[in-house]
Amino acid sequence: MARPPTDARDRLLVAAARLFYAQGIAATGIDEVLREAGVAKMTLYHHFGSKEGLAVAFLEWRHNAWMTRFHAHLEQAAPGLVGLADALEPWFRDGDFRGCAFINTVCEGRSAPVLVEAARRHKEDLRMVVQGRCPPRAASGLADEALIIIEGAIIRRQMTGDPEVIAVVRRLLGRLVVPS
Amino acid sequence: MARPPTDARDRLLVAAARLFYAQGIAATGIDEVLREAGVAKMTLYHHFGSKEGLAVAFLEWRHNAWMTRFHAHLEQAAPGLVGLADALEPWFRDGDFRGCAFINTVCEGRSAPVLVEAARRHKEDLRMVVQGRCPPRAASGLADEALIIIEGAIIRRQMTGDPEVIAVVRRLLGRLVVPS
DNA sequence: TCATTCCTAGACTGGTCGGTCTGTAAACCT
DNA sequence: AGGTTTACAGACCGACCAGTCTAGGAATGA
Repeated sequence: MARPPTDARDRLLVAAARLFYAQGIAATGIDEVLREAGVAKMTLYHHFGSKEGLAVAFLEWRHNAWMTRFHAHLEQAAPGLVGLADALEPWFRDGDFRGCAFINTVCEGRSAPVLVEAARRHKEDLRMVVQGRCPPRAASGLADEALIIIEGAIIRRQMTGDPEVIAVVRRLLGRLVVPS
Repeated sequence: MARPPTDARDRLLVAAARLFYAQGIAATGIDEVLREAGVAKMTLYHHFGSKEGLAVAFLEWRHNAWMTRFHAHLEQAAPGLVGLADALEPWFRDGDFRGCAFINTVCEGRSAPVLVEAARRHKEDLRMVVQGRCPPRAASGLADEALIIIEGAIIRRQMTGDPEVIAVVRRLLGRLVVPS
């Protein structure tokens, strides 16, 4: 039989990335991932040890992919905190958008502690990015304000499906840097 | 045998309210609810028809309980949008706080459509409350801005556990009503 | 050519899931 | 007292879960 083009491990990760994001980690069975990846069960356990291991790998991959894309869009975005809205916008336009995988993992409840920690790390890294776009001598709380707005935008977009959320976020972020 | 003090249906709803909120609906098995309620399985199916029926009843109960409490705190809160932070604060202090049950239900993934609709209705009702605290001739987008801040606050509080989130929210909401 | 490595196919285990069924005991209402 | 309602306990069902095991096929490299 001809070998599939990509490595079995890669195919597993790609299938897990899609299914875990679309349906949640707990709600997705291993057999479904295996079927979509076209991979034998033993191969999964050889590479990742357990479903939890696969989930950890998924969150790591998702963190890197999301951050890379976010940084790429940030480079062409408006300067300052408003640029965050510009970088969020293409993500919000994704056809398969279902919010933030890390928020979803925490909201799922009963997620393994190692997954919750990965989610927290992701949000800390995001905080660093936001911090980096604050004016040099801005109050330390400025980044926290922007983060609240970003998380709120994600949730609103996910729950209402309203594409106009991004315009509201741009307004909010644009007003942050010029306080009274 | 002496009848338990409360009705079986009430005990079921109380147990479901605690467990579904603390662990998520999908992650909570029926047997666990039955054990905590001290109720036979057939009684659950007699009153609610299915786990989904119990979940719907839970979300309805939660909506009413949350709204009642929120309105009660709003009456003693500062006027205007800042008051929303005052009303959020006691909720954020709850020892068993695990975010918004409706957000969590949507984030869970694979939730029954009827549950997602209940979540959307809850957020629409919340929007009405926020709208009611906006200045009479405020732009229609003002409520959307406040909602983004509220949802973001809930998520930040849930994910970081930081109790200081409420102070940032109060700052953000306080600045909303006096735009440039 | 032969051994090693990676992978596949699929049966299998023990446990949990939502949901059904039987049978019985207690309380309530005439 | 007798019938009805309500809830009890617990066995049971098929489906699905994560994870294990066996056996063998296909490519690689000495």
